[in-house]
Amino acid sequence: MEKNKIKLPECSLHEIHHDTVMRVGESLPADETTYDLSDFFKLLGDSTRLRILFAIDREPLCVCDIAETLSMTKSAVSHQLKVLRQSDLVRYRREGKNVIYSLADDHVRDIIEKALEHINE
Amino acid sequence: MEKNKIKLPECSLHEIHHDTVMRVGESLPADETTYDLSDFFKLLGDSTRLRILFAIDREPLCVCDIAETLSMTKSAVSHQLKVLRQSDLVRYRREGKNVIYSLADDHVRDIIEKALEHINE
DNA sequence: TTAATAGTTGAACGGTTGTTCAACTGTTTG
DNA sequence: CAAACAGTTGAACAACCGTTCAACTATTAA
Repeated sequence: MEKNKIKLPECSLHEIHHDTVMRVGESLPADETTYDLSDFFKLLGDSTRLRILFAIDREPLCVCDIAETLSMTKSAVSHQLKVLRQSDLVRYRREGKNVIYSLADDHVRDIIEKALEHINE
Repeated sequence: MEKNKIKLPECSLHEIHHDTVMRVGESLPADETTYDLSDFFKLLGDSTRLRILFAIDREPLCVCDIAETLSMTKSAVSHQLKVLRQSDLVRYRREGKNVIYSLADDHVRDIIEKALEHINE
């Protein structure tokens, strides 16, 4: 059973480790940077969004064609496109009844390329 | 109200679009590749895991020091380290009572670097 | 062996998130 | 105008996921 005791920060009595903690702590990126970074990776961390990005990377596509290419409903695709729009990962323009989506950025292509190299060892 | 009717795949009657869908569909990466890729990005899509990676990128650290650096419990850190271990993103070795974690891969550093460039416009 | 420290683990809880459903807006055509 | 097609949206639901908690293992020192 757990004893009733005040919980001190662990390792707090180890002077050597404490220096390490200080040194490493100061060299970490700002919290906001880390959050922005993880938010960005979260966008790519969904297979549906990745497949959308792959598809419109080949050529600009309307929502309808993306949906059919991926065997998904327009609604599901549209929800994801909204997320990608709000993060400026895709561009869009209206053409008559259609809304055409395309990749907004070359960086994203590069990052995906690098990641593909990684998972292929 | 919704009408009762058979739902056909949308855009199915548009021959021009159908060609597009065929062409793009064939050029997409294999499903398994996409899943592996999204799984990889999922790993980076969490600020805790990113901060762990940043920390042990500076220098190899024991779990205790990581926990204190990030102001988290050892348990929470250990759970995330397990995920990173299972994905071969970190290495570890035991040193007496401590288990020292370090970055396993240079690719990851590169990808994070690229992503940082991206979010900084 | 016992106590203390370091680390791991499984279950559970709560928040997040992707898809579905139904309804809506916007555009073109008859 | 109305009908048809393209796309968007909010609510709801289920599945997923990160942290906490309590207990456990492992190593070292007394």
